[in-house]
Amino acid sequence: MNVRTLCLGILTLGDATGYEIKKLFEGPFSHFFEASYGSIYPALNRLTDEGLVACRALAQEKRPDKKVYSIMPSGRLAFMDALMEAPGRDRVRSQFLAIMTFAGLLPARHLSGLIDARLAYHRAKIAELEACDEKGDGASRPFVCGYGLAVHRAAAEFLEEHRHDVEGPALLLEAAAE
Amino acid sequence: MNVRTLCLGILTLGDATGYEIKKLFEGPFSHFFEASYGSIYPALNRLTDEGLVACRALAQEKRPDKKVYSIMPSGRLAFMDALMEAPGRDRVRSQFLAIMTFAGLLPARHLSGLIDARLAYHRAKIAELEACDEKGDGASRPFVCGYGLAVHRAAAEFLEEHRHDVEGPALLLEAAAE
DNA sequence: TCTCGCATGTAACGTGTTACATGATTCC
DNA sequence: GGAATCATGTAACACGTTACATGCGAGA
Repeated sequence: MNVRTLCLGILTLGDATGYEIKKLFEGPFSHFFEASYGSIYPALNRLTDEGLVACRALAQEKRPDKKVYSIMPSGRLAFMDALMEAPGRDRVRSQFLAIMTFAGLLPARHLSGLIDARLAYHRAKIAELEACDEKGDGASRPFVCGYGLAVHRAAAEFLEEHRHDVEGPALLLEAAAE
Repeated sequence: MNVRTLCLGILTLGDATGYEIKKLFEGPFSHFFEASYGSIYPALNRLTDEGLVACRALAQEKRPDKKVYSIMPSGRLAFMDALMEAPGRDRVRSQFLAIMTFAGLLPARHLSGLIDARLAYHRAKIAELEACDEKGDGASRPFVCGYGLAVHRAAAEFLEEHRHDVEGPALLLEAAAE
């Protein structure tokens, strides 16, 4: 499932422009997928070339034409094929955990700053997901948001309960060095 | 934090070969970072070229020379610089959640299979992380593993409690179609 | 006999990000 | 006056994966 396929999927939910699709990637999809304009627009063009989606241009005053994309029957079929494939494994890359692996090399103060920032991040995600959970239409939106919510809540809770496990030793080490 | 930088970090924990580094990426690091030989070996070569690590070849009988890498003082400095930079945001891409977003398009049977597989995946991760939690040396290893554990446990629990929310409607829909 | 573990590496390829380019309108 | 929103796109670049290439020893 790459950006191209997911754009196709998004169009099964209704017509959209590239700009609107980007908003989805920034909002309700952001906790499990990201994409920039630099991948979305080329993806949409390619899907159009392949005849999987149709594009109609709406002229606008003083603005570039708005291009509204709609999925074609062949696009629906192609998307179903992609959906039925076994999902590849998740791709996760966490800078935060990579850095925390080397917590022993960091000043206590810096460590605390990192954890504070991380907690703020999780809390922001939780707020975001709580909002998207409510305005869910079908059953799948609340499910996907609920999953993210569960994960971020668990992470935040863990940090609150265990931050001392790394902050403590760092402080002791610095006190001993004085 | 890319593969190159993380390899440098791993070498702060002790000398290692490319092969051994790969094992780490498959084991204790796998829940927050992945890397293949195709990125590790070139990274190690580049670090050597840049003078950040040293490489000594151990001749072996009937095998290619084993190349043991050690970090140099300049490498430690470079790694510290990287550690002190603000962490970039996590990069997550979950095929599973992408597919679940379109659960409404899938046969109930297939949906259940996906969730079963996902639960198995989380449980395997939990077992793995419980093991790495125990054999932790400093304070940071148990912390990083504990974080992963918390997240996977929450995810598994969520799936157990809420799988019916998507499976139920799918079954109803199919019953109605008959 | 066949697979797994050890051990290193390259080349082609895919995929996506970043920065740039453009430009009006509306809100603060 | 400046930032944010709407709106589209490209080109250079970075990064990493996959598949391929090689080859022995040990255990099932």
